[in-house]
Amino acid sequence: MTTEPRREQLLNAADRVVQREGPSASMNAIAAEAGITKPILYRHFGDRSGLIGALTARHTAGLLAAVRTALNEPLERRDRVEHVLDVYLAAIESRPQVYRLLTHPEPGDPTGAGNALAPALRQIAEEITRAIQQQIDLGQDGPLLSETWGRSITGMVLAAGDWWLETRPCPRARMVQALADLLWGRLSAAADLPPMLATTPEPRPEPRPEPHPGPRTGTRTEARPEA
Amino acid sequence: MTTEPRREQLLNAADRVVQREGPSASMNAIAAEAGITKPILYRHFGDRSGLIGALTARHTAGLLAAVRTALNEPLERRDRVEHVLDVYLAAIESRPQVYRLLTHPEPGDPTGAGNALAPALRQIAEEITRAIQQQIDLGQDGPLLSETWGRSITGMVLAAGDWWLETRPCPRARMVQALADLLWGRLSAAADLPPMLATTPEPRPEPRPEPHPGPRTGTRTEARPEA
DNA sequence: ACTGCGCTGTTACCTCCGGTAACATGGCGG
DNA sequence: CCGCCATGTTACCGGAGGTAACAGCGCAGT
Repeated sequence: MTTEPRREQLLNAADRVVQREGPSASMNAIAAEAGITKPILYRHFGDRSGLIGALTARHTAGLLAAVRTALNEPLERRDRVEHVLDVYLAAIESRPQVYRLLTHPEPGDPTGAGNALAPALRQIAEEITRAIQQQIDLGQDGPLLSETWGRSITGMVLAAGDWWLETRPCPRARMVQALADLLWGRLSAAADLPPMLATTPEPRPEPRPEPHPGPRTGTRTEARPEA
Repeated sequence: MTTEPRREQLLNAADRVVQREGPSASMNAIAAEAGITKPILYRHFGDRSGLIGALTARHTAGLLAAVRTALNEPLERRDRVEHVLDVYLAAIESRPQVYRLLTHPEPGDPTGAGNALAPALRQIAEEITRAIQQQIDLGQDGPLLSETWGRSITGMVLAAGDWWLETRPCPRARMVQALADLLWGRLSAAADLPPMLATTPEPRPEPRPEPHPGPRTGTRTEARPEA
């Protein structure tokens, strides 16, 4: 943990070239950016995954801390969730290349197991799991539900965030609302649409579906899973 | 289009070796499995992504059809959602290697844009989007919400499914329940837990930990690399 | 002083990958 | 017999990650 200055310089160079060329930058390119040659990189970081790991660890700390504090903000639950979503989206918006590195790592492992979530995302999932577990009463299924939901929410926000970055369909605040609405059960609360007739040109009067319904959740409390 | 038999044989060989070695199987390995050498593969499929594409297209069809019919099953909405979830989880459970190929493709593009969802998952997301759009009344925000939710739900089920396959924490039916509960707003409906004290058998009231009672913060931008 | 040591750096090489060029077959209709 | 086309081969290229083996530098220590 001693602040090795050379290492930091090399990581800075790697950071620059990753910012510029994306996460698939070659070791040669990184070495060239640092003004040196490959073997030095390998002396310091062992192999490529070591370098990438050290590189991601830096940024992961910031993102993780931001998410964690957002998860513990003393707000109404809905506002807290929105705040977490906003923090994450703001982060990936501010430096897309960096967060693409964090969220979409190289495959890496050979005949091993293919995981879905990158280490940084795994940590975020665990953070969400912990927050759910110590903030929300889910009965005896708490452990399973919180773990499942931690991963699920992470994957959901990951996919949504990537899509949002790719094709900016709306401002960030609206995206936050859309995601929070999904988590708030709006999918189950909304009315049915008459069968058949996909794109009905008939503009039926709608009493304002409440993008941000403050107090009560119109979700139904059914299906307590009791295996 | 025309049922070219050689092509099918080669794809069968590729399928075998992918089943056995995972999605990162080399072209040499596939050629060897087929009893031939590399250039023939390249004659038939152009490049590696062509082969992988043809290989995935086969399986994508089945998975996509299964999901689509599940989405249009004439059931109560909750049961329909559970059915879709169950169909997906059953699919990835039955042949994990194949569906890892579908869901976690190789990086592929260099300096281009890094997408989150593989083609097969993109199609599933679109299917979900379409189903939401023509089954549920979401008012004027319908298009944006359905598109967002399609991607979100896909990413959520992807992450949850991968985690479930990795560490089988529960039977499939329970997993379906956990995911459906999340989509049904149980996260918002559940009761609060007294602050502090995560996994303590005897919950004694205590003052808040308060790591950072931070005021509202927007985006953070710090830690820029320097030479 | 000379030695040993640790860190910096180099050149040159290895293996494996995706991908290609060039050449060698075999069947088959004119 | 001829072309023709699909099949197949060997041999190679460029670039990736990764590894020797060797060369300089600063700086203790007796």
